[in-house]
Amino acid sequence: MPVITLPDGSQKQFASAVTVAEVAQSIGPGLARAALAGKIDGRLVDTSHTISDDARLAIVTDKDPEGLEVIRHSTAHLMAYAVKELFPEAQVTIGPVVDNGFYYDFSYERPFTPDDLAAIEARMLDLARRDLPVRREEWARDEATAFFKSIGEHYKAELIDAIPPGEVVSLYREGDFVDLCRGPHVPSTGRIRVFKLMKVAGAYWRGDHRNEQLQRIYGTAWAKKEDQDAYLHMLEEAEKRDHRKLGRQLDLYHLQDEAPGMVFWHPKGWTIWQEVEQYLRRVLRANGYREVKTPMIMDRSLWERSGHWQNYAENMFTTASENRDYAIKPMNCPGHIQIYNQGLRSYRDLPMRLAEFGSCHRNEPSGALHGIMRVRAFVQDDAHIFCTEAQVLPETAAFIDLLQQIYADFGFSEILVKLSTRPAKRIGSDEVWDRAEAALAEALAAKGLIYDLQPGEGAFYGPKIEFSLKDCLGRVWQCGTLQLDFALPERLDAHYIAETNERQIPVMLHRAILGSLERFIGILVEHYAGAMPLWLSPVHAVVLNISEKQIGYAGEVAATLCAAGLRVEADLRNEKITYKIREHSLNKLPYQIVVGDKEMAANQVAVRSRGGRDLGQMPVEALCQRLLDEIAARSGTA
RNA sequence: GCCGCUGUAGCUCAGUCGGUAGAGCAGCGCAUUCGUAAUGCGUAGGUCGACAGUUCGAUUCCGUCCAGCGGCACCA
Repeated sequence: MPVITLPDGSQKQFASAVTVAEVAQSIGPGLARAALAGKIDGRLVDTSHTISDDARLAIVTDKDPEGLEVIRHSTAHLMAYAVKELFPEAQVTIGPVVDNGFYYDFSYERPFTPDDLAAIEARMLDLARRDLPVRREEWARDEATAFFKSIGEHYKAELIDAIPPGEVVSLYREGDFVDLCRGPHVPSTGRIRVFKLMKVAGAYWRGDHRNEQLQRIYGTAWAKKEDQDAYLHMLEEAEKRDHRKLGRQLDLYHLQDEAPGMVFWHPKGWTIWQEVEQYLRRVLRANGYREVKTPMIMDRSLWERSGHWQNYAENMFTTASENRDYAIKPMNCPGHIQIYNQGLRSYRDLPMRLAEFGSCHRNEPSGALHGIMRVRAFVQDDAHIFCTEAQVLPETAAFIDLLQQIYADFGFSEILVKLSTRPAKRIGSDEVWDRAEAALAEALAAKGLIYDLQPGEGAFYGPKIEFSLKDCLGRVWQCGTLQLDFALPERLDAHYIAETNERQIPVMLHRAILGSLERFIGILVEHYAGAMPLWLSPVHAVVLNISEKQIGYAGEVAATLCAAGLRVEADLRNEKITYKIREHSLNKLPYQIVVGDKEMAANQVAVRSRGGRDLGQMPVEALCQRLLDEIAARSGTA
């Protein structure tokens, strides 16, 4: 006689065990039709699940996030069914839900083609239309393994071995297709209506590059057609603000075959870079950092002592001269320690904060390169803080303040934070790790930051905090980082004399806020779709004459604004004003200043701001002040 | 690095079932002197990513390599 408690608190009593579907039916036929799954005490189950004891139950429909997940998961299975029908030789492996959709990995003798995708999608539509029931079956482990082996599904057999003993082995059957799956699934294939196969890609079995490469098919699936249309539209819009496309359109930078993963910065892109760098330089100086510069190339022996030569040989660029081997620096820390090591340091010198716009080279795998976001030559806004263990907490707290201020100045508010703690393979005593992790966690808590804990993901030399920003494509880019390092100072003989007159090894904090300037500028370009806030705009304003008569006046206006420190150009070409406005609008220029006979006569300028807003006429001085104020405020909207 | 796809004018792209290529925009010239998102006419521009192979002949077919794109793996 189960008593079912519904989310609104109401209770229903049943004479005997009931299924989720029956409960839904008892509430109303509409809900029964809409039910995709049930949630019992927080656990998702099929609508066919039988409830025999008292329970809290929520009927899951496509209006619930869990409902959408069930749809996506079931769509992945439907795709596997279609693939097995069309390509019986293909073996199925796994098919999970991901953001906006799902994928399924197959082992097949050849890659799937776009034509194959179309055929698979058509078959899926057909199977969905037949509204085949999806049924859960629970099997004995040995029988399930034997079954999958008998039908040639060796990956599935392997997956069953990985299921912990004691856990149920469940199979789902729809039509002629049977798949190993935890579930739950929609009650029948007819519930799957809105989906689209997106792309094929290679992926390694179990995510390990030493394993066989499988064929992964990605798809998207939604509860409503409008949702899918909106998603596809969002992808199109996102493509328009791709930094690679905008970099070319706005003449900011380029890459070419001869220098893979290394950026050619054009005058306009380099102006953005300089604004970012100079801004950061001022802020760092105001926060107790001192800027340094270290050699790009250093002898092999130093990299051997730091451990990089042994551990990162494949990813380091090297060079040789007169029987000596050198590495082009992949990071700045060893260099900073050399500066720290000049002279005997006292505890009174700590914390010592050394900052560098450090140019680094890493020979990243060719497949990893991505526009200016992932490159082989990059500049880090790097700094190392040498301090005592007791200073870790206040330094971390100060760093978080600084980072938040800087991200806010660039117009970012959504920051994702992760704290990675001790890995299995590590150096340093547990007591030291305890204190280090506690200091980082305490600093994060003190700043009221919500963070994901990543146990075991820290570096072997210390725990770390990672700060990430989300870009327009929903990709998360890690920018800021703060890493404790118990190892390198000792390896490279860094010391200080403590109050007790003892020689001690300092703790080193590696920290960066933007990460790499290349990547950060790429993120900025995408975030603002190329329409940078005024302070970051390569050109603040352009002065346009309407006809030849105002060439002289337009030149004077431009010169006045330039003299005030603004980046202003004059466009005196013999073109119609509409033509010039269109062109500069496409180039996302913040301000267009039109001068015709009227303005010349009144000694004024007509101002048009980005987005086509007419700000009317004003004296040049008024415009000048307006622009300077806007730059000082660093205002801008994404 | 791995799987797949792509590489033609400055840009976006079409095309050649093997007979060395075309459009729009941009560029250049001339005309036009114009009031807030494209003035007209004319003109020039290409080792068809690189290197080999097959062929009378390769941008096209085959192979190798390079680079880019989508994923995977990697990211000190």
